[in-house]
Order: sequence, then C-alpha cells, then structure tokens
Amino acid sequence: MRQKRITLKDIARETGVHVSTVSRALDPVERKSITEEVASRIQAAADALGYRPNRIAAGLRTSRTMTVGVMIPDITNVIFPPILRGIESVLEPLGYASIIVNTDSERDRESRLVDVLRDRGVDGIIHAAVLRSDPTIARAAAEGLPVVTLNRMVEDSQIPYIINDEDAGICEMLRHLRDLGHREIAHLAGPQDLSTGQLRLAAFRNAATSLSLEFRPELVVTARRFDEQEGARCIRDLLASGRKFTAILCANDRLALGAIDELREHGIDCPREISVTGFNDMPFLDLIRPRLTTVRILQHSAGQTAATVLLQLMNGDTAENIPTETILPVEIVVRESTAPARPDGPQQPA
Amino acid sequence: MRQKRITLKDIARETGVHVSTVSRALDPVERKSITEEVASRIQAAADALGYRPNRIAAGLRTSRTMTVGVMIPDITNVIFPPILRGIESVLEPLGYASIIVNTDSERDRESRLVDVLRDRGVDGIIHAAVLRSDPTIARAAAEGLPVVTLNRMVEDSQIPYIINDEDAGICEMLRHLRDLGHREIAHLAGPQDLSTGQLRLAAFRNAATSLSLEFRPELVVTARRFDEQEGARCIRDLLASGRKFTAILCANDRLALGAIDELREHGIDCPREISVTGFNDMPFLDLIRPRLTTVRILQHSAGQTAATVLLQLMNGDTAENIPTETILPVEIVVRESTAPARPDGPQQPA
DNA sequence: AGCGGCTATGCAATCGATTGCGAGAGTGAA
DNA sequence: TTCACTCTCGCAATCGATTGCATAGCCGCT
Repeated sequence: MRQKRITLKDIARETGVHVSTVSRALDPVERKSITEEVASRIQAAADALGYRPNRIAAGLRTSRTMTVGVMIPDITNVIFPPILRGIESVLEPLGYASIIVNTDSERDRESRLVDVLRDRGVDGIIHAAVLRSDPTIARAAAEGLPVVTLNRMVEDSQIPYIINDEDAGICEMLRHLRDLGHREIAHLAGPQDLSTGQLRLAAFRNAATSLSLEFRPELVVTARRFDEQEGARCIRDLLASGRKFTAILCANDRLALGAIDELREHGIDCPREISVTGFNDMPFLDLIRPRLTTVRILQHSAGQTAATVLLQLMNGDTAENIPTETILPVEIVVRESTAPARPDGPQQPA
Repeated sequence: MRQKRITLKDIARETGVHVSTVSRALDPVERKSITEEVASRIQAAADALGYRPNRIAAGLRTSRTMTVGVMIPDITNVIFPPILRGIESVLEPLGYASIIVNTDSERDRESRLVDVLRDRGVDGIIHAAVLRSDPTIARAAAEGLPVVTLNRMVEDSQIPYIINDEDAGICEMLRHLRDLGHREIAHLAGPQDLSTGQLRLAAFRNAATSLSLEFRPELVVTARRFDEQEGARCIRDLLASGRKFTAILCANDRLALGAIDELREHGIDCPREISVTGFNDMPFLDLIRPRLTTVRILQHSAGQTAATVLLQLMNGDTAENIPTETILPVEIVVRESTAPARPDGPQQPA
C-alpha cells in the first residue's frame, strides 16, 4: 500500500551514475563540481521520479536536522503566537522546522523538555520560558548547543538574549501618568518568580526615582498569577488597605483588566476617578471598554530577532558578530483608561 | 567544545557486550530476551554514562520518527492554541513531538507544507486547515500516511475526521432566538471558501426550516474574512438594504463583535433592540460588553480526540476500530447579547 | 554419554545520504 | 610524446540504532 520512497540509489540506477554523484549533483554547493550535462540529467531524473530528499538520513550523517526547538510557557497565552510567527517567518524559508513545547512554567517539565529537544537533535533552541533560573538550558548551551533566550537572560552564561525595553516602557508610562498630574501611583506587580514580574517591578522602582516621584512600597501589591482574578484580588487588598492613589500601573494587561472590573464593582470609574495602565497590548484589547492604555511590545519582531541571532549561532559566526544583548524598543499606546488626575486630589473610595 | 554523544557502542565497550545486546537490553519490549543480570549491568552503565538514545538514527532504521505534523491556518487565531494543547496532552506523554505549520489558508502553501512534513518523515498528520479541497493531503493519505482532519472533511476519501456538532450548535442557537420571540433573524455568514463558513450557513438554513422559521436568503450577508471589520461591513450592508430583522446569528465571535460595534455606531443597542450571537466562545469574551451569547466549542477535547484517532491509525489498528467520523458535542452559552424580541415588532433603524 | 532443543548473545546487513580519498580521463606545455 | 596537473566521478566508510539470522552454550532427558 505505502509507496516506496525514491532514494538517491533509484536515481543513480536510472541515470547510470554512482549515488555519490547524484548526491553532489543535487547539492547546490557541490553541484559546480559536476559536469553540467550530467548534473542536469540527474536533476531531470530526480524531477521525473519525484525525488524528495530524506532529511532523517541526511541528519544522521551530518548531525544537522534543520530543526529548532522553541520553548514557551503556554501557547494559549496570547502573547506567544505572534512570537512564534516571527520565528517561523525567518526560519521556515530557510528550510527549518520548529518543535514547540509548552513548559507551563514548571521547572522539572522545563528541564525534561530540554532533554527531549536534544534527543531529537535540534540544531538550536529558542528559550522563551520565563523561570528565573534553569541549569539544564545553561548546561546545554555550555556543551555547545546554540541557544538564545527571549524575554529573559540566564545569569552567568554567555547565552545571547533578546529582551524588550521594558524599562523604557514602564518609564514612559509612568511619565505619561505623571504628566497627567498623578502623584500617588500604585503598582500592581506580577509574580516575582517570573522574570517579567520581577523586571517590571524593578523598572517601576527605578522609573519612580528617575522621574522624581517617590517610590512607595506600600502602594505595590503583588499578584500570584498574571490573570484577571489576581488583578481583582490585588485591587481589593489595595482598597482595603485604605491607602490613597489615583492611578495604577499594572505589570500586564490581564491584571489591568481585572483591576478595572474590580474598581467598577466598588463603584469607582476608570479613568474618571482612577487611571489604569496595562502592559503587552494583547489582541482584542481595543474591543474592551474602557480601551486600555498600555505598552505595546513588538512580539513578532522579537521572534524574528531571536531567530536571526540563533541562525548566526548555528552557522558558527564569529562570536564578535553575535550580539549578546539585544534590546527591542517598545511604545506606549494611549487609549481611554488614563485621564488627568482629579484636581481635587485623590478620592479615597469607601 | 561540543561533547561527543554517548552511543550504544560506548556502552557496549564499557560493559564488554555487543551493541546489539545493548540495544535489546535498553528496549523495554526486547529486554525480556536478555539475562536479567546482563540487562541491569547494561542499564547501570547507560545511566552512569548518561546515555540518551539518538532518535534520528533510530528513525532512519525504523522509519518511525515519533513526530507528527499539525497543520493549522494560523496560530495567532485564538481557537487553535487550545486545540494544540489538546493534541499535545495525548501525544507528548507517549514520546511524540509535533511540528506545527501555519498555512494561512493558502492553497499552494498548504500543499507545500504537506511535502515539508513528509520530507521530515512525520508518522502522521493532523490537518486542521480549512480549505475546502486539498489534493495533496488526500494523496498523502492514499499513499498510506496516517492523516486525520479536524473541523473539516476531505471528500471522496477514507480520511477519518473529527468535527464539532456545529449543526446542533446553530440549531440550538436559533431555537434560543426563536424562544425569545425573534422571527426575522439574519445570518452573518463566514467566507464560503472556508469549510466553517459554508457548513454554518448550511446549518442555519436547515435549522430554520426544521424550526419552522422561514429561511430568508435576503437576510444572509456573507463576510469575506472572519474579522471585526467584515462583521461591521456586513451590518452596514444589511442596514442599507432596509430589511427588517430583530436578531443576527453570526458565524463566528469576531463577526459578532464587529456587528455589535457597528450597530452601536448606528445608535442601535444590543441586546435591547437587536440580539446578536456568536460562535466559538473565544477567550476573553466575557470581558467584552455586552457579554456575547455564543456557541462553545470544546477545542481542547477536539485536539485530544484527533490525536487519539491518529494514534490508532499510526498503530495500524484494524480499520473497523477506527471511527471515520467523530462528532463532538457543543453547547450554547447564553450571556447578555440576546434578549426578548421587542413586543412592538422590529424597529427598522434609520 | 549423546542428542534435541532452547536461550542468550553475537554478527552483519540495513536505513539513505554525505564526504574524504583516489583513480582515470583529459588538457596543456615542454 | 611524455609528464604534470586539473577536473569529474566512483569507491567505500560513516552516522547510530535496529533486527533477522546464526551460533555457542547449556539444560535435561533417555
């Protein structure tokens, strides 16, 4: 039932040459070392028979599989698909395929998956998982496997990383709020075991001082997950604390959405009474009212950049040509969830 | 720099047996044909050396790569990631990896990608792309490659398919609208070159007659894409036609969201004046007001089912054990975008 | 003691493509 | 005519694991 595949041997038999000659004739770089007439005869036979190279066999011999592994926390998180398309857009035209794995941000799953990818002989790994430390990936890189990380860096390693200029994003956003007259600005921080959560909190602190706004630890609440429920919970806690604030800078869009919902539950209007900002600019955000002011990250180009750097690594470019650190610009998108601070000062809600 | 991999040969040398013996000792099913003492000595050596089997080499010999191809239109479309997680949840524990490719619903890209997957020796393909006909995949299946399709079927073929019971979903939704008193119900249909668009329109027609509601072709408008812009455009056309209607059943959530927005632009309130329903129940829908009444599809289980059927195919189960057709149940989720038809009859907006 | 039969293990081919090396043909110059 | 050199192509090893077949050894039975 199943057709036998056409191999080099078949073409060799057909054209009366040796399989090695066929191999060379079909290899664009070796082709020049073959008489043009022979080469085109072989090419014709290959086309006629419908030859398709067996990448498995080639991979065994060359130990290059033209496959890369991509590790992300969870594909159902809307920020990752655009990254994957970005990666694909540079790798696929070059004949690479990618194996995508979800780590669910679990450490043992993460290291197990690194091994799975290595067993499959991937030529490199793009690691967009966000756990704050991972010995397995560091070891893989140290053993010579090309690795780049996205959105995070592995300490004490030479692994190139691509990050978004989140510091600048946070800082711009804080400036936007300040320029609107806000002074008591809360921060709804993300989980501190995820690099994004940690980095954005640090950025908030730095930005506050550099903008001559006082950093107030009591106005920081930390979410345990990046979701709406936690956003809402944090707002409840914040309101319960009785502290005054007129704006909330959230570490991600979903926290912001949860926050706005919870404020509404308490009869507090966003943006009239309290301004709220997000981070990521996830899809469909402009369908949700009030339309969220947020920091836009160029996920697609982040993916492209990661893939490009990985390619350099896999091609064995000289180290000095490979950027260790790439910082991608972000931009703030001002929509409807931010407004001038009320002139009569913060109204502490009931 | 790069460490040499440990191979069977290394273990053989270490333990003083032949590599074939090592191979058998490490293969759970062959292991019983080896003296327990030898087997465990080999196992110990393998562990000590940190042996990891080379799947490429094994794949070459056995022509099983433990890899499946998954074809979808576009990973950034929110309905696909849950499907992928569903597939992964059954395949990954068994040692399979999947290569995911985006077809962008382009025919030539689609057939090219089928070949890419075959070149890589995938053991099977789950085909969730939605073009209405594709000779390449049919040929692949005819040549013996295990294939299952998701959300669509390939005509004139034995390819098993998994679909959601969209007919039932449309019918239930129409019944819901009828029970609310609606009689003039428009259908905002999806692109007719995509199977989902076509099927849902057909289902709408059937449901109308079976519910003794007149099917009115002039109340059907067809979108060119499944997005908000097209939803809005269709509503403009519908309003411009001057026809009366009190409810709109949309072929997908995004069309519905675009429709509601456009109605609002015209000063028409949903659901008070016109009810609107969606299809898919995409994530974050409950954050958008009015919260959309829609048909929920169990994407995750669809993925699981597709993977399970593919496994049967790949394991060469006898044909009669393999379901050709699997229809998964759907459910309607009633939220805020539907309300009773106004007792004074449809108000034709200006 | 001899023989049948079974079991544990070794041997070697194999999957398909790649590649270093060498041989033969062809060319040009002396 | 011959020698040196180049160009094209064939030969065979190789990547690492799998597997059908062969064989050596052992057991038990008569």
